[in-house]
Amino acid sequence: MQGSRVMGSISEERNSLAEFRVGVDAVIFSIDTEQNRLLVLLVRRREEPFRGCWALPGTLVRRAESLEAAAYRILAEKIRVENLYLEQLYTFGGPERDPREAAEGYGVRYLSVSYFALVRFQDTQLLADGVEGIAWYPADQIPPLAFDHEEICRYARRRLCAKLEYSPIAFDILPSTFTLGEVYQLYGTVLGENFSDYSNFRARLLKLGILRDTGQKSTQGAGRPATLYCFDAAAFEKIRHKPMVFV
Amino acid sequence: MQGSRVMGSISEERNSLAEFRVGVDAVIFSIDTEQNRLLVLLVRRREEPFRGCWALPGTLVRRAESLEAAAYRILAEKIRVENLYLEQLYTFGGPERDPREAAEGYGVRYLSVSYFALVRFQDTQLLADGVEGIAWYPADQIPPLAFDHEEICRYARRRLCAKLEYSPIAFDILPSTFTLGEVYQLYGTVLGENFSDYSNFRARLLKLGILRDTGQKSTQGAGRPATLYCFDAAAFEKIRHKPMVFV
DNA sequence: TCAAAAGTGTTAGCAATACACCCATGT
DNA sequence: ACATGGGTGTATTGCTAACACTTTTGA
Repeated sequence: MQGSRVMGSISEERNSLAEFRVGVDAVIFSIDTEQNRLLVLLVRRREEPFRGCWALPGTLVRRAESLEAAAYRILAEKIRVENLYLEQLYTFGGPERDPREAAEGYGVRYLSVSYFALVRFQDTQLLADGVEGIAWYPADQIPPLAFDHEEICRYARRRLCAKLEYSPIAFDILPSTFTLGEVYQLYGTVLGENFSDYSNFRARLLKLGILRDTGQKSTQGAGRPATLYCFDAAAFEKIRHKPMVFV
Repeated sequence: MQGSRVMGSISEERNSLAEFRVGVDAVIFSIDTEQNRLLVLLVRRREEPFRGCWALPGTLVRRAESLEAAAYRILAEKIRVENLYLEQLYTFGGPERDPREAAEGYGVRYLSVSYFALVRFQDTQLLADGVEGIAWYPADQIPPLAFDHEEICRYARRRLCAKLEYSPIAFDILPSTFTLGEVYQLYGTVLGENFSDYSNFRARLLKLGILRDTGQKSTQGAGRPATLYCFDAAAFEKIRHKPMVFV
């Protein structure tokens, strides 16, 4: 393949190639540590196909725009947030994943490069996108979605849980200083109540040596004031190649 | 965005969208347990840009062909192999990753959905693709590559090591029955000599309970005959959700 | 009988779990 | 003083790393 033919057959080959529209879809998780809920942002589609159906927020990629930039743009159009974590998830691109393909005689393929994002519900402000539907749904009560978006959601959920266990993404969305209780709540919300004893979680986390005691205390309501920690990026760099467990 | 405009501005918007050519590139690793080498399959480009330069084997996606099918096609065109493992790696799609974009006025974007594959060198036959260049390169002696293929290679290598540690992909490429020594060699070749003591590796692996003793023995040259095991898919299904370590 | 390869056992140290318990603060 | 949340300590259990050892074969 690939250029081993004479000129005539190249255009022949080109006709058999798929033409692509490339979209980026984002699974935006928000963690509500107060109500212990993991939420996903959904929008209601305003055009065919699947008009009126819930779907993941998405967009087509513009000229000179990177895939990641498109993903950030989706976020910026829907929500206002300080800290977030974003990473590419998977590229879904089978034929027949979009009914428009059949309508257009299979000449055009719709490819979705999906991203997953993580924010904190408390730090996030939903930008009312006109009067249309946009809402946070609990991650375990997702309604039927357009296209293969339910599959994408499930995939994102699995990745989120896995990432949280061996990678410090929690500190990307926490404020610059935080208490260990806040970290614990965040993990509990995503992984489920009984993922670990608080005392053991605490010990593991501190032993990693990537949190620095700021000396400050945080007091809210009754109870002993909690120590405020901050993420020590330099210390993390030194051990980033080693396996580590936050569970 | 997304259809909230009147008709006139839709075509205006369409002009600002990128048009995409979607290719699939494959990082095909082969494990040579006899010489303890991890190899990557490279091909020499026969067309501009980067003519004559080494690159990952790749292809453009055809009509009605899934991304994965395209990846399998790349493999089938280059090698003949019994057992293999294949998974999607990452989608590289920034503008300016392909010089053709600039030449064509940034109207067209070249997007690469990359896959990584794993095969065993001993089971693999290279299909001589005409007289042109195609070769196995040791994974730590990769020559300069076209496009961003070096980055893709590095990324694939990291993923391979990670996958090997917590996922049973080794058994996808081993023959249906194998000795524990063969498994150990395979891990040693990828992860480096001193990844683990043989005795401990053995104990961990057997304790997982996903290998079944076939009762048969394998004898080759001097030395005590080795027990032949097979992968117990049913047993694995029961524990696939739990974390497991093969290191 | 010796080398080669397979397979078993033993130990010290470390990490995970499941608790019980002490500390500081608001009401 | 007591409820509330933060923080510490500890005993048990299991796992890991390192290494010594036995078994079965071919030459």
